Amino acid sequence: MTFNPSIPPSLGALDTASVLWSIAEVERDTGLGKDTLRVWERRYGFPRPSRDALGERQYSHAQLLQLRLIKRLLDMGHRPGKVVGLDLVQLEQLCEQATRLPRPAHARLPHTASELEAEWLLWLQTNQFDTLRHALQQHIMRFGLGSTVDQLIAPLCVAVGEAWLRGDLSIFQEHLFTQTVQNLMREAMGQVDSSARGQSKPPKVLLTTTPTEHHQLGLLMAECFFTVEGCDRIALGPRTPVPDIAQAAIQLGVNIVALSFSVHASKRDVADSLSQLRDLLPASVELWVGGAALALQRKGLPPGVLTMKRASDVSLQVAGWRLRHSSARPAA
Amino acid sequence: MTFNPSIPPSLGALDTASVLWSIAEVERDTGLGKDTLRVWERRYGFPRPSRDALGERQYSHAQLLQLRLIKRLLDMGHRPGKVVGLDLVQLEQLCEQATRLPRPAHARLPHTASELEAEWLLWLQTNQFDTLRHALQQHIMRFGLGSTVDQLIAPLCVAVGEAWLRGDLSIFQEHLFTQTVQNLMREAMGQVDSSARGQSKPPKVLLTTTPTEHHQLGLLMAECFFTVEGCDRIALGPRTPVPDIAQAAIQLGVNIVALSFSVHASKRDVADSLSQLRDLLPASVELWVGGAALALQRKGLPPGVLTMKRASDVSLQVAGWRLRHSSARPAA
DNA sequence: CGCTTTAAAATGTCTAAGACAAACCCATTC
DNA sequence: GAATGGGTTTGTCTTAGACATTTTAAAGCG
Repeated sequence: MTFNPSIPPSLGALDTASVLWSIAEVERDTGLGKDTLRVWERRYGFPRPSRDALGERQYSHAQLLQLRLIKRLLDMGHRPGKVVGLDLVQLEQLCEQATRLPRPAHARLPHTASELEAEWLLWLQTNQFDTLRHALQQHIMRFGLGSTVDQLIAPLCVAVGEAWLRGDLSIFQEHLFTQTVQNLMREAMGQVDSSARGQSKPPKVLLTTTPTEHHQLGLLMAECFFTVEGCDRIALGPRTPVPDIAQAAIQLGVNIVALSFSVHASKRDVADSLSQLRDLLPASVELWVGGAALALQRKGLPPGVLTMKRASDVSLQVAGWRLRHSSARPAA
Repeated sequence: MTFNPSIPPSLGALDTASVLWSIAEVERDTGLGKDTLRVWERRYGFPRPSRDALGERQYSHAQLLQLRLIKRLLDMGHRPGKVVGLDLVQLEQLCEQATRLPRPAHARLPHTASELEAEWLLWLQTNQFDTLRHALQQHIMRFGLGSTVDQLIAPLCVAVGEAWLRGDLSIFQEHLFTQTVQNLMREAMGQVDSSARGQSKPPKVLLTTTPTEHHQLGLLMAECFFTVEGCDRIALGPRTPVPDIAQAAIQLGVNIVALSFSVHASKRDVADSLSQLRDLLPASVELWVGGAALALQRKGLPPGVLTMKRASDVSLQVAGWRLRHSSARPAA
């Protein structure tokens, strides 16, 4: 009788580790298309899943985790050929390396809070979401909604993404963080009095994302700034088909259509959606876009689209819009 | 010189009607998989899109609209073989017929409001969402949140779906309706005081959906009832992978996991997710599911899963849970 | 040295028909 | 009426190849 010392005695670990995943499930979990997974197997030899009795692919849990890692690296700008063939150890090195790199300025916590980042993350790791919520509320009370979104929430989102990449946060903790922050922002926006603020008529803004874009956190952050600037805002929620965005803009008579693209958006998709939408929209309606996907997008954007490098740009642009539209039509 | 009288002179109609759609775009818009679209073409002869220079499918706008209609009919229980081959006229007849059929009791507006349904829909058609919002708020003030969700919001959702099917509402109006209702429910829940209510300790509930299920309206309706019943609730938002749901439930120490499945969920998916989740969860954690998908699901549900036929069942079940858990452990 | 042009490699998505399990319908039986 | 069985329907997975598009690398030139 022999025993295998590589198998730990903890039975609890069997729970998820022994599960096998179909190609459809892997697609859902990672966001990598079925075709892509098959072609990677053919070209790079990874992932090479086992087959069931019918010859259908069965991905192991380890392969799934590795694919998640790869997807994340791809979103950070790496090329498939350089990372798909790599070992798990090498991948983790790459991740660590990426995490160590100094973040761009807009993703850094202000010095008043940056040393506290570890503490904030610890709250998430120990599931103290009420504490997080309360701390964020306090920050809003002290420094205002706009400042909180720009200097605290946005950098925190990046930090959470990195923590997840390192394995310091589980998926449900990321979900719960997102929900907490979303609810907080919605609540805060509800408390901003929208009645007559400022001198000139505020722009009417339509906010949404394209059908491929599920993430609405960036959209909500943008909405916060529009709210602070006293705009009339109409939030369609995520995933509106492009022609319907145009139809809504026309029927509702908005001045600005604001879209958000997260890192997961493919460049082609961004370009296609924007040019199609620009065609369908009247010239008088401005098209503003923002989000992490735009940082990677060097060129290829159609003309007549205003891009925001960071969420707080919204404030500046709204001020610009007001200027243009009060001088263009002085005292109607 | 001849002219074609079948082409209306309005140039504006060209905007969206002349656009051609790739198979990927049709998949996104309709929710019908690429494989399914191709196999329908092979088997039923519809849709038979034109091809571009490369031989790739180009779906016309008319075909897209027809596919949307078919998807809707499928969600209502029709079988593909019976509807995919049909003419557009026949499809519209089927829709009309379905709309005319008396709704099941739980989807009917109470007599106090049913004659007003046309008026409510008119608000949506004329984009008077503030009016809708205000009316709903009034109803909550008068009759309470639970009653409003059960007797007003839920039936309204059905009515909106039907109106969309008839072409009386556009997609963006459905989006905007959804957003309005969601915000309203979130706001109302925020105003319910969660502090010490009732005698026995309330259950701790985890709410989410599986990764295929995008719709969170049903989930929010359920959350409303849990809120009214004074439960501790943790909303993960939509689309949590099944193993992560289990992990969350264990780490957060919840008593109940509540899932919601909309009509769009495939029966296989529902059954798979539930049995997998039931396996991963400790026996002490109850698994409650609800949503339109369950109405169609006659059998095939794994044991140890509690299904709710309608949202208001939550109240009853919570009462039952409290009974079970106060008598089982009398005065801890 | 820097900038544009050009060739080569990399990459995702589409195509085709066939196969098969699971779900479903309907008729038969208890 | 409820359960069983057989035939049909239906979605998804399989294969390998083709090609547009993008990215990288090299070459040319001011």
